[in-house]
Amino acid sequence: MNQLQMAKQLKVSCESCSLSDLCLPKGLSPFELEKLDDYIERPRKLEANTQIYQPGEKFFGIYAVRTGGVKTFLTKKTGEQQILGFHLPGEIFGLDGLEHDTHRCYATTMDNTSYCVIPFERLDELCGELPELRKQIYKLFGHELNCDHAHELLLGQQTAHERLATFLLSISSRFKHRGFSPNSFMLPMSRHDIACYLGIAVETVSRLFKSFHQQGILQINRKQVDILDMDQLREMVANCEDSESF
Amino acid sequence: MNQLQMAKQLKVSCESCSLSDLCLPKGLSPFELEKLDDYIERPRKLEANTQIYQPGEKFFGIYAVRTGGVKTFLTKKTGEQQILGFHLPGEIFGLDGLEHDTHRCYATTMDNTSYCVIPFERLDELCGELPELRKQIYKLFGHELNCDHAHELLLGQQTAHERLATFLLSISSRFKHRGFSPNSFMLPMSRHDIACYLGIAVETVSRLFKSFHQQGILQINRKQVDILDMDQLREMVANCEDSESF
DNA sequence: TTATGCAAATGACATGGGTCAATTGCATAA
DNA sequence: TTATGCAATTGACCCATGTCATTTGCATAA
Repeated sequence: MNQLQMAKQLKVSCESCSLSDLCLPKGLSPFELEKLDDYIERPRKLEANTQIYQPGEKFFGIYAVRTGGVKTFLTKKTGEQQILGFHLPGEIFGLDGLEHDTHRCYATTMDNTSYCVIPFERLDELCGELPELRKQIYKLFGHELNCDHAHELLLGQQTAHERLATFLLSISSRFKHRGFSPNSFMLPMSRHDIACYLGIAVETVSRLFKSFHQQGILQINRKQVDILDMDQLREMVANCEDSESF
Repeated sequence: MNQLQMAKQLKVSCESCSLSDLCLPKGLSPFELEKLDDYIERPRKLEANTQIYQPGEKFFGIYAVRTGGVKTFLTKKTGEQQILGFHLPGEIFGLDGLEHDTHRCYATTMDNTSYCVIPFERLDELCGELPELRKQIYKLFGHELNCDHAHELLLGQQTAHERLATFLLSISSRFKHRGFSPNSFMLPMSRHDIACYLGIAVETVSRLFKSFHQQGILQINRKQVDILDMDQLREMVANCEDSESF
């Protein structure tokens, strides 16, 4: 096998990626997909708890998670984190770098993780030629924004148990969206990270899981969650946000 | 004066707008500006506490505030609001409509307000031809995202007095950015709205203003704020977010 | 000038969830 | 198999804020 063949072999292909209809390429024509494909490097692999980028680092492109999971977060000078989002396979992150061409938050793996990087300059050039790709990008931006808005509602107005219920419903529907069971799954993040995302203490997360279990809403064993009563979970979330944020 | 002349007279011009270097057109060439100008309708005027859009409404374009002020917010089924952002002259809003082509939150004036609407389809067409305009749009999106992230940090990790201090510094620097005094200004929103943005009770806002006054940090008389000790205010905000979010 | 109404301030009290300090339960290594 | 270490759980206590009720202070209209 010569080098050219090998390069072709190694090259990642969005078309062949099992996540393509979840990730950015969703809805692009084969022609557009091929053009985009040319610019995407082969996936990178990192082990758990490894930093991908941090504030001040040059913005290079949009990140797409293939396997594992990533958290993005800000920190106070005193060290406390606020997790902004969890990014599961098929989901993207990195847009915090758009405003100043440097990242504004941290991104860290939560597990052994592989991801693609879509160079933003290349993507932008393509956007000049492909109106459909532009639309796709706008939807992506809009989605990120709406997710953040839902998170603000959660952090500002919901009680601790509403927060945990909202969180579980979100994770559940994202697993479902990927074709997995919405009722039985492994949480990809620690109790600490859940607490930090929800703006409550780790101890409160523990107590709430126990309370949910006692109410017959779910089974929980470490990271394994089995939702027994999805409706009761939904009833706990009494806000008007259409659950379309995923 | 014939109709054509009148139409020209009435047409708003970004070039002549005193806010042009704060708003979307910032950094565009005269040629680009003129193309954009053609699509922007003359400003609309609304009185205080009037709804501009609500969830489910068709997304038409990006809104730019000229005078007055606008708040965007989500609500829980039980009625509680969470204010997502305050939008002052020169600032934009409306991107919550990008994901689904319909808005996802409410937008309401806080005062007598005039604003421009930039039709998104027209803007997108121009983006196909003008790489610089695309860059501008990305920065705009990135900015919105970073503002939301800072808000999430505030709601999730800051104490009540850190929240109010952060809020005052943000408003102050936005007034400064517009060429007004950063030390003496009128708050464009009610105590209720401040509380709702910060995720605390109205009473807490009152007590904090009193406490800040007693510490010699500021003078406050209804909506008139005079910051006496900006440094002390800054010291209260002990988080690592670069204050560049504005 | 006085009446009316709403925003803001103030005081008294209650509590959700934070903090601190052990304890328990895996998972990995020796 | 036992030791080690970290994540998760649990219990006891407490405090920053929320909630409720009342008062104060403007601004507008009669």
